[in-house]
Amino acid sequence: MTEAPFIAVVEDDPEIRALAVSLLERENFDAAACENAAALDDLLTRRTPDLIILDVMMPGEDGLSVCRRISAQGGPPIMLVTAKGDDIDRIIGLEIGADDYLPKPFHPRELVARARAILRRASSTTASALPSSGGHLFRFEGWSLDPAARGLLDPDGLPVELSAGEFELLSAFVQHPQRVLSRDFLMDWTKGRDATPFDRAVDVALSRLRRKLRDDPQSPKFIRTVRNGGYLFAPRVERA
Amino acid sequence: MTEAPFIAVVEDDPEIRALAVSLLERENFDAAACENAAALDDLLTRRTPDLIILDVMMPGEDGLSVCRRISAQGGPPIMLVTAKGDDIDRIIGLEIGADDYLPKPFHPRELVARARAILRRASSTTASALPSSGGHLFRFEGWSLDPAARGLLDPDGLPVELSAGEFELLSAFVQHPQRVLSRDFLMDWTKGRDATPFDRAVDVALSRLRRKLRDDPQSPKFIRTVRNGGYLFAPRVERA
DNA sequence: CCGGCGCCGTTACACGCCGTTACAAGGTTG
DNA sequence: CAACCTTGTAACGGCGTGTAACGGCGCCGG
Repeated sequence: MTEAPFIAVVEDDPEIRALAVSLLERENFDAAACENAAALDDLLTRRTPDLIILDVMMPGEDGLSVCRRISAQGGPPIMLVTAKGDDIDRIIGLEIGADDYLPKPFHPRELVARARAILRRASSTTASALPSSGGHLFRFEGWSLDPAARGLLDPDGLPVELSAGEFELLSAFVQHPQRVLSRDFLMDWTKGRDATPFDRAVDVALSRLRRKLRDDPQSPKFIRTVRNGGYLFAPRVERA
Repeated sequence: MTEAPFIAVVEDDPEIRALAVSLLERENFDAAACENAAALDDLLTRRTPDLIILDVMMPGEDGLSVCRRISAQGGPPIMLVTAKGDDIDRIIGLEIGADDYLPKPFHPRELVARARAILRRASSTTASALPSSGGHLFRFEGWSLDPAARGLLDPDGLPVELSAGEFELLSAFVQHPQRVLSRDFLMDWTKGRDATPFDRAVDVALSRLRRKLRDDPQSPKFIRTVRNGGYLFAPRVERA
């Protein structure tokens, strides 16, 4: 990455705003917080974000209105964040020029993944002809994981069926390779909740994932156990 | 396509008026906005619409009155738009010559679907009066879905019969590919209503759609199940 | 107005995911 | 070496999902 993409987060709830900013910064984005539409307008006079993440329900000018205004003049891509179940707003949102939307409450990883996807789409002028996906693939040791289509191919190119939990788990690893990921982190990533005491859910899910990756826990090629620490994804991961 | 049907939208609220016009134009109709009955009369001296979409509650002459006047002289078909749940208006509306009735707030898609239905009914030559797929055809894995003609072609170009519900469901997917769509979202999209507890309607509809797409639920190429989340359309979709 | 037909919502049941539990196999500590 | 920890995983069962079957309802042709 040449330079960190700049993302504006427009959200009135201070807690969610701070959460979103910290999530993005943790993933090495450059994030700026705006508490309302006016603050965004002010920011836009000084810098042009690569992406605007916009809450729909806000005091003052609401997100749909801001979205309409900005996309009408060909501004940066916009991701709308809407309260859960507000489907009509969602549909209209896309029709008035938003590039994506995210239902609230959102999973931390969803926010980051979708931001990445939009930025990639916006920056790539080349139409990639990758099989069955809009673009992004994670490759490791001949395997490839398609996060958009939620599919995994083994080194022979044969599809391997992953359950929802296994897919989320593997996603966490390929997006954070060569780092020790604690069980707490993995629990939060895959389920969005904290582990209860004596919770073995991660261990069992991991055991099942290892089997599908044909990884031997005695001498693992992919997922190494770090005693008292968590797990570590050993292969080098390419983003293609 | 012979020529885009011409639709007049009579509605005093500028936001709803703009929304309706933009929805119709997106579907290749030719739409004209009128902010009141007088503007409609003015328009009628110049062009005859194929359909008039008419708000009931308006300052000045109200929609019922306009409807009575126009249908009495055998004018174009009329769709009334009224405040929600106003059954009396509904009955009166249909008795004084309206062809259909749309409760407000309406689903964006519902407006378009009903407009299409009326035009189809009104014109003896069914398909030719509707805007053809000109700009809108969704292709995925060799299949193609024509939203205007409501038809699906398999990779060999053979037509596959879809029921209304199946078509709406597939529409939702091709317009939101590679995104997890919740059952709530799909219910709202296809029926415009909320799911009741233990509602399996979406699951069953989806199962039927999968069969027509010849998609194996055990290792789906098209529609993947995301447990506790919803469904995801995996293929890359092109708009042609 | 009647009867057939097709759509689709409901129901019922089968099946597979995954969280829990239990136990085994190391490792660690004293 | 004993006691205790951590981790791997088989087994079990609750529950979410797939889908066959049934039947109500609306549509359409007599």
